Amino acid sequence: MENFKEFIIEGRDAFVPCLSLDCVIFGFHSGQLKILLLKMRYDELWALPGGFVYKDEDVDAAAARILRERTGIKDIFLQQLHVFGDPNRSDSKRNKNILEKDGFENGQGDWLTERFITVGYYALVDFSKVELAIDYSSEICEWQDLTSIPSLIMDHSCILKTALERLRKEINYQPIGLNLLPAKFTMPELQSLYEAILGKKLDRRNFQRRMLGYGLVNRLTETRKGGAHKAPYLYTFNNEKYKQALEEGLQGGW
Amino acid sequence: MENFKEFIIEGRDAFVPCLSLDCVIFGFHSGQLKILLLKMRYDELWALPGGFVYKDEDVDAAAARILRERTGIKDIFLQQLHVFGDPNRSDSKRNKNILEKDGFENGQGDWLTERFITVGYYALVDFSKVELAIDYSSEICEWQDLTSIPSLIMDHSCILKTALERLRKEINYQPIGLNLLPAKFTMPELQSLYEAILGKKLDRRNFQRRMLGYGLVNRLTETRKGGAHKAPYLYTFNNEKYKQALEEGLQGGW
DNA sequence: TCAAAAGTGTTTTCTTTACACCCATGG
DNA sequence: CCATGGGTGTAAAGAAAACACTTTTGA
Repeated sequence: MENFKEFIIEGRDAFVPCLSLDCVIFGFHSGQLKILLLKMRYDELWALPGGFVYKDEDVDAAAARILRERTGIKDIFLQQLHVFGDPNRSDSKRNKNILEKDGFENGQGDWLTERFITVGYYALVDFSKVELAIDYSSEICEWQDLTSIPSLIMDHSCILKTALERLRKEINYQPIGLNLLPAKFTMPELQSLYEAILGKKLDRRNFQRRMLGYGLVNRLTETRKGGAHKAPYLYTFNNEKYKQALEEGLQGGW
Repeated sequence: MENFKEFIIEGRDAFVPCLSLDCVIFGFHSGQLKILLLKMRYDELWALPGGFVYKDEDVDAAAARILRERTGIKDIFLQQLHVFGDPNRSDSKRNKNILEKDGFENGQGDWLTERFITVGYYALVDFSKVELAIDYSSEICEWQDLTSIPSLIMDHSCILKTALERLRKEINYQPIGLNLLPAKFTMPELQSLYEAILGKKLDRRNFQRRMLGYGLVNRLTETRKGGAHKAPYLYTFNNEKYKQALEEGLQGGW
């Protein structure tokens, strides 16, 4: 399916009917939490990256495939968020309009105007590793600041809101950062990530004590030079302990 | 759809294709956590109560309907659990066998042998209010002890396991009990519910202090008489505070 | 040399845990 | 009258929060 026409014609038989996936992809750059959004053709609305499940494909695997196609990243932190199943969540009129504008007739794309149930996912990715790719249904694919999200199609704002709430909740019980930060990072950077997610300031000293206490990060002898002021140490995550913590959970809230 | 034949014939057009719902329904009785299971016809396997989503129906509303039909309870605590989307999770052979044994031919029930994606839900209900109803695809509907669950069809054991893990996790952040206990209950009963969910013993005194500290329960002047030994006080939940706690969350783990 | 950011430790407060005694009831 | 379960409080340990000074660096 290399182009939109193929997608429309073959999609009816290739995909599980009435089911879509939408992904809230979080990234972190220069102290800001970002979200990957697509600008839709024919109007001013944006959308979460999404797609469909092939008839023989695992649902979670489909979400991973969609993310990979879009960001180029293979090992991605990806979690189911919620099923959005309101019968009125789809915008049939809008979809019909797009199909007409693209010259589809005789109900070729009718499968797309059905009521769709979507599985929302959320993903955490290393901003610096992402290579964005646009596809046939969008004209722009870019990172948007969490603090200035444009209008989104259908119920995508709701999905985004749910994802952010989930992330803010999970940060209390799960280690966060391995997937959002580059391999080497400083403690202030990690703290700034936490502050961006939580939307509030944290105490530098208590933050560091807690992080070191978890034993999830290793301090390197290197420091991050080049900034004005004292050079902070670089850290890496301890992958084994991180994985373990993902399974067993952490404790204590922020 | 009052009988199985109608269900098979009309189901194809009435339901969202390839999508099912399955519910893990928890109840609590005489110190034991129970789960509602259905005995399937034609073999020794049991199943979680489940169903399908009408084409015009909200997914969560469908889950509530299925629970209502099965237990007679209207206001139910019901939460999405997870989407189970392995393409091999369905057991097409088994379903075909059942259709054949029931005398369906010419592919009348073929829609049922497709690959299905299921949305797992979990529900907490007041054991004493439930009035069980069997349906056309099962011969027995009954509460089973969590400690002695029989073999289940397809991936239902996995769904059950996920639900129990979720419940054990949520008990740390959410109030639990309003939906599982009768209107009036004693503190030892509430504690016994927590112990059944967590699978471990808790300290009587610390448990009570914490529960009272949350302010979610009101002590009545009544006591539960009739038991041997000292009569324990009865409590009720404070519905407003309980709802509030459900939204805002509690803190502290068990 | 100084402003701004980073490193480090201690005190206080609160939360959680552990633990023991008295009371009421039915058998 | 006594065995059993239910009610209550307190002391100790551990976790979280508050807080100040010193070090490094580039401008």
